[in-house]
Amino acid sequence: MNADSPTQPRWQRRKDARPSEITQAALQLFIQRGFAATKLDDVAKLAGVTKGTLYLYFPSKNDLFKAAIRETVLPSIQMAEQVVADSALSATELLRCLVEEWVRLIEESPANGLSKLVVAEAGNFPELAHFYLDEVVYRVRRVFGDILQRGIEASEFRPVNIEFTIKEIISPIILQTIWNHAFGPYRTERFDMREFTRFHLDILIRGIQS
Amino acid sequence: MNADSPTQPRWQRRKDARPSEITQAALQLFIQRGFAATKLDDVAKLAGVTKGTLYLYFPSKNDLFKAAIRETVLPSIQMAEQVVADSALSATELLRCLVEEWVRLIEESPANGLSKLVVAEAGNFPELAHFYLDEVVYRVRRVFGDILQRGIEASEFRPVNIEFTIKEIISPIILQTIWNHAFGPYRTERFDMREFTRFHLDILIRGIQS
DNA sequence: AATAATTAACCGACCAGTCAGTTATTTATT
DNA sequence: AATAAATAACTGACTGGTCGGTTAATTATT
Repeated sequence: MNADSPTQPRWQRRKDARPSEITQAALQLFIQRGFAATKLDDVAKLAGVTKGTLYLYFPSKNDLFKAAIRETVLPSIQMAEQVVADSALSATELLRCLVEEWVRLIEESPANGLSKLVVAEAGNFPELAHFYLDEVVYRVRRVFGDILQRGIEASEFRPVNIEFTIKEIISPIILQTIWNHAFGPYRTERFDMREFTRFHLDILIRGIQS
Repeated sequence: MNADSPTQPRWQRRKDARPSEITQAALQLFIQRGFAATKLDDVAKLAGVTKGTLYLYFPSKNDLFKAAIRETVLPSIQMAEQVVADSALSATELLRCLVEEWVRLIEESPANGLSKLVVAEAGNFPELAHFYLDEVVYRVRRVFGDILQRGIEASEFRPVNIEFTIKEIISPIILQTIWNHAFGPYRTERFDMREFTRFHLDILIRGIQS
């Protein structure tokens, strides 16, 4: 056993810092192993506390999940909404710019496994599915929908079906992130996401422009 | 309680029929609830036996899974390979034809939840991930790669990056099937997959043609 | 009667959530 | 300043339920 040095307490009271430490640890493990497969004991250990402490700050595993998501993705979405509302760029430029920025964000954020996580668990956790649909999916779609609408009105784009085109825009990006998180560990080759994104935008814009 | 009629035995010996009844039941539940979340007791009940019987035919849950996949998807892939090898259509027509046939198959098959299932569980079950990559993913990609190659050589398509274009082709379709299985139960609106597919092919072909 | 297929009771490991107790920190008292 | 009392952050053992896998007993078949 380690005789704990008397000057260093076994733990400290850190009421303010705990919640975000816990949500960050939780998000990391949820993304790494999935929601159902993640044990709260492991989350606690990674956050430097014990499981009991988790329940001081979050009433359930579900709530912990929701808190982690809120803390991580909502700022980015708000920023995107802001950019689209304020920017004076053409729809084409805005689309390019936003998608590329999105990919840049995805590549650097620890949250790039979120799509896969949610898709994988939605079926078994209705509460989480609804939460994600309302707070993330629909809002992101609206952002792209607005850009397309603007582009069509300005005759930059043909009068395409907007719902479908949104899917055309986001599908390759999202599926690739899902893919990376599902099979990444089993493939040696690296994939140049940025180059793929430029390629995707070229094809897509060529396909919808007037 | 029901006093079982003496003429009907409580169960019968059906050594030959059991395996496929069990794999079908397993596949259905795996797709419905995921691999980890599916209880073998439920598989057994759906197959009309008890859990012990499962272990007479399959040594483990993993083996049961692999057997179910093999039995279900390999035939379709072989058929697609055959079509591409034999057809005399132009690359454009072949692409359209194959994708639309693929979607038709997806819509009617009970196995249309397979992408989501595999993506969801791959991270926690390496054995299953490797199996699916080798036997399904790479083979499907090769089919589309061949079509693109042919189209480029015939100057129907620009000399696009083939790896990227394969992803362009399949991403919206696959992501939509994943989506349907992840969030389908929580959305009332129905989604016209066929119409979306036609739309997707229009945009895509417009984007890659010479 | 012998055998093979199937059942059903069982085991052991696992895990979300609980709670009685421990300990760091703050506040009141001298 | 020293100390005692009060507070609340934190721990860790425990519970109830679940589930993959096992096996002794039962039942159909030959």
